[in-house]
Amino acid sequence: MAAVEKPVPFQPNTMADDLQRSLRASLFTGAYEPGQPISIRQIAEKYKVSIMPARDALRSLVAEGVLIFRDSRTIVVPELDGERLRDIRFARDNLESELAYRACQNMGAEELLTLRAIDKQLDQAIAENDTDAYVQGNHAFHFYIYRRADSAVLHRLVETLWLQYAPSMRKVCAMYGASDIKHDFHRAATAALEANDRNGFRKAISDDIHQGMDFIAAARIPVA
Amino acid sequence: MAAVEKPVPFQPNTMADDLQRSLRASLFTGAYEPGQPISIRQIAEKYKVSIMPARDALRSLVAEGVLIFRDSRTIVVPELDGERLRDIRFARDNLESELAYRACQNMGAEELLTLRAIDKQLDQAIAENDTDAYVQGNHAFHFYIYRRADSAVLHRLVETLWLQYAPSMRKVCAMYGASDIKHDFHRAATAALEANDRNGFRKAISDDIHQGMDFIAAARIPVA
DNA sequence: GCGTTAACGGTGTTATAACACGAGAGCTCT
DNA sequence: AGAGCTCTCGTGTTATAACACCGTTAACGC
Repeated sequence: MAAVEKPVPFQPNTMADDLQRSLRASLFTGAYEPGQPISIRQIAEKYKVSIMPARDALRSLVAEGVLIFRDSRTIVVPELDGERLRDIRFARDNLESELAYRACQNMGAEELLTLRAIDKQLDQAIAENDTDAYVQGNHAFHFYIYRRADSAVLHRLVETLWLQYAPSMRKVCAMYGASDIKHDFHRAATAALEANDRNGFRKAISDDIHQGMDFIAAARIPVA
Repeated sequence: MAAVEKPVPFQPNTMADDLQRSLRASLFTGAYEPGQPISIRQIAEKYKVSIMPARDALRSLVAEGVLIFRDSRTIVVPELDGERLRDIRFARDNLESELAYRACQNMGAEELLTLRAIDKQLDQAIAENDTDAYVQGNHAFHFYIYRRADSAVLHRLVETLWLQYAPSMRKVCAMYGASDIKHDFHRAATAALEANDRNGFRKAISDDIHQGMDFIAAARIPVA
């Protein structure tokens, strides 16, 4: 269609950026717990880099709001209170359902197959009560869609939001077991996609988000 | 009312953070132009700090998406293409109108007076065609409201969005002159506030956002 | 005149050491 | 035993120098 070459924004490839990408992946899958301190020198040692790249990576995540300073010299992964959870839920709903809606027109039969394949792995993860696989698959499902909305700004905002709640989500899943999770809304989404029902697709994604966030919110009470 | 002490999240007070706050203020008022390169050492010299704090401040802004790498060794303030502008417009509309709606219940007679005072300064800025004063006043008007929504997450997202479009906004205002700008929607907002019409208030803010964004979009064509 | 090449200057990055600060352990003195 | 002190260790920050990279410019040779 559009033969216009989209100028890919420059991606730095420094040690710090590699490390940051690695840390993001770890945070997505919940390798770090809410409240857990993360020290520059420990990260540096663990990833076999010098202090500077480690510091850069962590400071970037702090700037994004993914990590926070608890006091002047301790970086921690944030815990979510009710207020933050409510805000993230609202922002996710608004931004992600729009991404889903926009992505629709860029998704055909091939993409539908891929989504169903991811969903199949999710079924298996739930059946085997494999929290890691579930969290990872859920992430794959959503961002496979969002990536196709061609919306760099919204995509970035959404990624920041995910990184903020992912650790808590992972914790809750591990507590209650992945087997308690339904993901009927994924099926509703793929069904809507197949029927070319953009609004239905958007609605399904929105429902899925609400379910996920409420899952955390419900669990948060006994936790706190 | 609520006697609960809200634990203020820790605010670092390092040189780098001071500098970053200073840079944010400069970006808000459009002291830097879209496309303009910003070098670490130049900033360091200008603000009489060493390279490290300057680097930290700039890297934080890059992490936030407020500045970007044009290539492996040049940081620039980003230019907005149509796609990014559309995204920012959408996100602003959704997030800021919600902030406005929530802020309503925390705004009484005193806040109304303050808003009207800011608006009066805006009138004067427009009359005198003072771009600086206009941009600054507009920022003051909106964030005086948003601050009262008590929503750290959304507030942060919105600030990031403002920093991304502010340089372009400033440029367009300077091109066409602030006197071309109407801000009738501010009056509609204060009127709705006075009438205790939360939905009207939200609508007015939303209209104001659309007007502002469309102002940039319209000007962007001849610019590009 | 034109093309090639070498050197300079400027960029962000990385490494290392010194710094300031605070929490905690262990010791001393009462 | 308990209170108070000191010392140590670990934290993020800052400074400085060395590094790799690249665009520009100037000089050189054809």
